[in-house]
Amino acid sequence: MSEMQKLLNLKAPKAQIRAENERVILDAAETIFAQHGFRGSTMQMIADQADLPKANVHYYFASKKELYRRVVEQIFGIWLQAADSFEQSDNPAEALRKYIEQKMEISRLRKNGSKVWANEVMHGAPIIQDFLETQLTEWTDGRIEMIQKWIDDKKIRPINPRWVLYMIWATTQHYADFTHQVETLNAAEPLSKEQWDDATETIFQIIWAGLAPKSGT
Amino acid sequence: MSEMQKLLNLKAPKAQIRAENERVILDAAETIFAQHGFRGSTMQMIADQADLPKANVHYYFASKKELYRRVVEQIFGIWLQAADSFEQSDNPAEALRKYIEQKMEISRLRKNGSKVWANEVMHGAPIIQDFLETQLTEWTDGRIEMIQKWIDDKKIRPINPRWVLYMIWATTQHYADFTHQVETLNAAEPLSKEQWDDATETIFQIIWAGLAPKSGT
DNA sequence: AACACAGTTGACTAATCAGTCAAGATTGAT
DNA sequence: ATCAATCTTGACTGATTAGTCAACTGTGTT
Repeated sequence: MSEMQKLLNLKAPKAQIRAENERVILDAAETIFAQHGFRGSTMQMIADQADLPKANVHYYFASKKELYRRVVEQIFGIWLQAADSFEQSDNPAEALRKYIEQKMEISRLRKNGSKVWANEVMHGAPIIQDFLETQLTEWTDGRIEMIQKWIDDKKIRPINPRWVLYMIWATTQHYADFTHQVETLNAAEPLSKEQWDDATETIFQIIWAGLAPKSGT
Repeated sequence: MSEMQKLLNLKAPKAQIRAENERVILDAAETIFAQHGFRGSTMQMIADQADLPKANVHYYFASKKELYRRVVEQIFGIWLQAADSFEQSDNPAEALRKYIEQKMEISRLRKNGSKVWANEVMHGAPIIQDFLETQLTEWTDGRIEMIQKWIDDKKIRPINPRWVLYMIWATTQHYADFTHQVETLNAAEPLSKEQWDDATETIFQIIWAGLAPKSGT
């Protein structure tokens, strides 16, 4: 490595090649897996998408399963990141708004990831069952406790928090997983930024109106 | 055909064999396609599920694609059936309640069908794009008009009807498509009848509270 | 009994695809 | 210049699988 590169704090070119190629392949794989599912995707398709020979893909990822697992793990990381926005406020309306906005943002910008995740869960989560049982269960239980506290404090109406969480997940992910249906029903056009914002606001309005304590009491 | 059979109005045994085997194969195919997706399912798996030799499955359905198309068409029929329950009342609360109950019932009893549908749409609806463009579009536009009328009549709050419809679809289908996740978060147990009813009621309560005109006005 | 027709089935084939391999190219250090 | 390590790639292989086929069985009609 040259002194110049050391001074500029660049990674060693060798390591850079590996990092860059892994990134390119993971992106390509996410796109292909989202479009065709695990079995419907071929290493050749992923290689073409990444603009690399197939043997080169196998040089970086030993097997199709390993590559798939890496894609799914990356997505779960993003999912958990959104989860954090739930922490940031003690005010139910604010916490919910932030969480819904965050999840809609992921649906808008990471459609493919969301689809791969949905596919994986729909087929019984053969690869990421351990994540569901540990991290997802813990996170969910924690959030349910938190919402229950809001109920106890009379900040929101008494209602089973679990179904509310599922409602938020389902509604926001719908815009990623069912993009094709949503766009077909939008005259074959992608939703505009205004439509995304409007949908986000509507989701929040309905859920919050459904949770807010009745004005009279 | 015997006189007795004619009197009892039974189908000719030959035709009965065909009808029965097609039904058995379609049921088996729905289960297998739901679990593994189109590419992940093999004709051998479907044959085993139907307890028939693979060549026999090909005797009734010329190709895997044809069999898949028949499965998806059947599901869309059920989807449209649920849609009818929206017609039955002029009262928004009643109409919505019935529709939500109907869709939840489908999610509970026809999980596999719902999963196949979700898979198909998620992968760009290669087989049923024409249904989306014609029947689904018409139905959706009609329903949006109807909800808009409720808004004009001040029966519900002004809100974009499209996002409300998507919210209902997403939330109810979630319980079928993400059954595995829901059950993992329910101590690996299927939801009880009481839990289904409670979830259904919660969904209706939230959406209706979100739509009902503010009590003060 | 004899016939036509529907249904059944094991064995086969051609195509596809994940994964391997060995030969060669590139890179950076000394 | 030389060397070792990493990276690149076309060609290959074994396993899987949709779909075919020809021989066979069962059923109802005359």
